[in-house]
Amino acid sequence: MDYKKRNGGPFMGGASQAKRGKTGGEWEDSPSQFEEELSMFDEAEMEAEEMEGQAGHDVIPVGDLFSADLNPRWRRPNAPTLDPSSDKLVFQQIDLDYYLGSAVAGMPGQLQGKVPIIRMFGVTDSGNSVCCHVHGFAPYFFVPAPSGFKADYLSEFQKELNSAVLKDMRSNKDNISITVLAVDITRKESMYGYHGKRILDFLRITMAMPRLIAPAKRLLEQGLKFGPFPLQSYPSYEANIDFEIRFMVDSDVVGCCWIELPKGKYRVSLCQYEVDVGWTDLISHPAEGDWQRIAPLRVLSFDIECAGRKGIFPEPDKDPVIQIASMVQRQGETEPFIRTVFTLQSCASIVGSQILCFTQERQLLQSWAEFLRTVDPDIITGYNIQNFDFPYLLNRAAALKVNLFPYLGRVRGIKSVLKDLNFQSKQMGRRENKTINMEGRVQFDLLQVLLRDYKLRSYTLNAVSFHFLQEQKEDVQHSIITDLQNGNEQTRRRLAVYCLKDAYLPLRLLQKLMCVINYMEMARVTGVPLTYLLSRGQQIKVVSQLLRQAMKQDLVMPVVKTEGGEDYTGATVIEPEKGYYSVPIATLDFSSLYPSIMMAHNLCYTTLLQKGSVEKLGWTPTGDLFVKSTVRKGLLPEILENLLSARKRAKTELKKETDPFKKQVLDGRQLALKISANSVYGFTGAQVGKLPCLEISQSVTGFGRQMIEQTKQLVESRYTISGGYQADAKVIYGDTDSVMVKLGVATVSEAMEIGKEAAEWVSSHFTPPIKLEFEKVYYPYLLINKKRYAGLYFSSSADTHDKMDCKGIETVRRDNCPLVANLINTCLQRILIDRDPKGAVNHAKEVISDLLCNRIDISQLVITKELTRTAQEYAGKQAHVELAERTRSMCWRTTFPLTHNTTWNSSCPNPLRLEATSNNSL
DNA sequence: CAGAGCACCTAA
DNA sequence: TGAGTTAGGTGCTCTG
Repeated sequence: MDYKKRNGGPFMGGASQAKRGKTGGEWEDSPSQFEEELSMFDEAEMEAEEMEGQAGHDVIPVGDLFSADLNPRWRRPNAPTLDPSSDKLVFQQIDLDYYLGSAVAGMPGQLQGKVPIIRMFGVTDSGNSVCCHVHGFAPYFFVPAPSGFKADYLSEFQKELNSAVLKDMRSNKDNISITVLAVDITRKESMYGYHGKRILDFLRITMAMPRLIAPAKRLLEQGLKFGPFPLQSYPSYEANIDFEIRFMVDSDVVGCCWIELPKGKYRVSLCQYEVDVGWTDLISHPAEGDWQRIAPLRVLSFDIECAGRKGIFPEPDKDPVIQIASMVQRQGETEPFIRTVFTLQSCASIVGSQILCFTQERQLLQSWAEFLRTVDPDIITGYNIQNFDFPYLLNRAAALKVNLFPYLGRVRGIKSVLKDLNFQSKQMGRRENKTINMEGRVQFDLLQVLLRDYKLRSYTLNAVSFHFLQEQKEDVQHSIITDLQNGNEQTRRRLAVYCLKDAYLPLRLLQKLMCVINYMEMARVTGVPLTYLLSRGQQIKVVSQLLRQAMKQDLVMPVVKTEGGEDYTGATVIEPEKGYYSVPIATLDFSSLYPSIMMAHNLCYTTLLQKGSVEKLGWTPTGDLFVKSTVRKGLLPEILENLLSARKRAKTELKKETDPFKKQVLDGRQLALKISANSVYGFTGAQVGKLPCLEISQSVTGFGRQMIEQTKQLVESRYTISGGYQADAKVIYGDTDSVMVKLGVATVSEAMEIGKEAAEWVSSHFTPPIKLEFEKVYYPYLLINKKRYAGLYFSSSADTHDKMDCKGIETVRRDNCPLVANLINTCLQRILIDRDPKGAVNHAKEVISDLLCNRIDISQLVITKELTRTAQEYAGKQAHVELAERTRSMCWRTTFPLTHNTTWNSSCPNPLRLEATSNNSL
């Protein structure tokens, strides 16, 4: 009856949901906090600068919108004239692609037909945009030369392959006459397997354009006959490398690095630095020292509103776009310098932002596109722009035949087209995405970033803003948007404030989470373009590093056909001694376990001895053989050493650095380095991947299993009563790279002391850089099961705990309703902090009785898919009963160990569970 | 009603 | 045509 009582709020958020009044959908209009914030921008700017002729908060009649006088901030700063014969051009490259074009006279490379041209987009220190066309770089791959091959046969080979490729083409739209540009002999060695540094002759086959690589590779695999050689199949090497990556690796360019074009080596062709350069002339600066800086990139965030029909999700062929809000900020600054709303119909002014009103939707769309091209952002952000705003705008513009709309990139004449893309991985499952090409601009959809990098309970902009910024959206229900639009200029103003905030929040989040900095650092560390980090998986990052390392030793990467096979054995989880521990439990961890194993044992493609090899130079637990680093040091260990030592450097620099901005960059870097090191192992084990090598991955886990076992033995053998210690140490649990040890001491500080000593002593039994570290003490500690435990975490001080640490329990899982998570969290606090298990039980009983007596709002229960589905199947009261029952059983189950915490073990039956599940009469 | 199989999510 | 790994707890459904 009275279950409407709302005693909740957002999970973990407590009652602070609606601090800002404005609860209902009332239309009363006191200025919101956000409006005050907006007006502050205005005041600050009025003080800082003369009125530039921009009427900050006026409603501007559409007319001379794009004149420099009216909107001086929209355009980029004027670009100083450049004299290629005496000036160099330096810019930070932020995006990179290629296109097929005609050769430019004076530039290296093929002269006739279409040639591939790399295009780098970037920004100079003074904020001028650069489009740099790099000429003369052609795609290539390798095949081993057949035995007895001599230079005399090169032209014969080239001719045969060329005609085979031509014959293979179904149509020849581009009228290609030469497909194979060149064939050369080079001395190379396959990186797969150690074969006594057997450097062989390889044919380096250069093709006219990237898309000819795949057919050439296929034809060579199928078999080619040339000269005196019999028909035979040629395995290919590096024929599956993206052209952009190929270029970057070969010219030592990494994502987001600074590029210098020396004087006399480039030519200017168009406005704001559109230049041509030969590929060997550009200088790429490693991201060190001064070259770590970031150019003043323009970041545009936007949001659109549509007038949908009642209860129907807006459809672009029917429902109009009524508002578009945009905010533009320079990377590194704290406030947006452009704040604009384009509205359909009139709209009352908003202090601190510019309102542009249109009577025709077509004109609104057209003008916004023009606005975007004028502002010329390097990065475009927003919330779900990739799958909603951009597709909607493009489809709407198509429906209204606004033909000049879909040109949103930085290259004149290239139409932005919507495409469906299916992205699938074990990690993320199947994900349907849309893509829009926008040459030279990086689309940084904040929703996509959050889905990739953060595990959250809810990904709505409101929930995310609350979680990270303790701030929320302006309060406007979706259902009233159309009514607001059909009202008057005041109601449309309210909508505009809402829309502006939705454009502003992504910008704030981007800043708070340091997305741009962190992603740039990742691009620099791994060497891939920024856009790859959002559109591609983990593998390409390792490939990029592997190729760079391999090139130094003339090693080439084979193309392997990918087929899934048997899984291999992973890590050991030590059988837990379940229970409640009211004594300190020391935790020892191997730091970077898998990377350090690969380094210590020189595990790599290049050091693997193929089965049947006679030499036995060092065994792995799985019976695979790898040569010692004294024979040949592996590429993967080299990559890992570079990553981890760079991380150490970044961390020491971080400690010294005082400038907060540089600190952020360094922190982003050390994080990127850590993640990169950890993904190398996964790459070798990815059976459907670019270069899987299960010998490496299973040896890594094999060593890991041996090590955790040995660690347990060592600790338990040394810390004994007979060895002079207070008690016999016991490893009560361990997972993959850690052991939890009950040392039998009474205080945290004793546990810390012995823990540190034990870690050091155990480390001495392993090959460097393998290292066991003392990490923390849990006191008290509740061990529920494998991968499920909780405890008070001591590491910085022996007197006070840093936090309550929960692993695998309902409190950290997203497939439980908040009620359960909150309940368990409170119970754990009672047990661990108050040391009052009875209090925990009482609390649980209270909550459950509230639940059974319908005293709890049903909406709190509906969170998991299963529960949602059930709620849909049952109606009204019945749904409540069903949900209550399910939640109740979860509560009983998870609270049970808490009630019997000191004596309970897994062999005991669970009387409460029996009671809970058998008692179905509510 | 046990248990296999599956979905989901987490630990490392 | 692109996708990091295995171990493992828990709840639900289906089946003999």
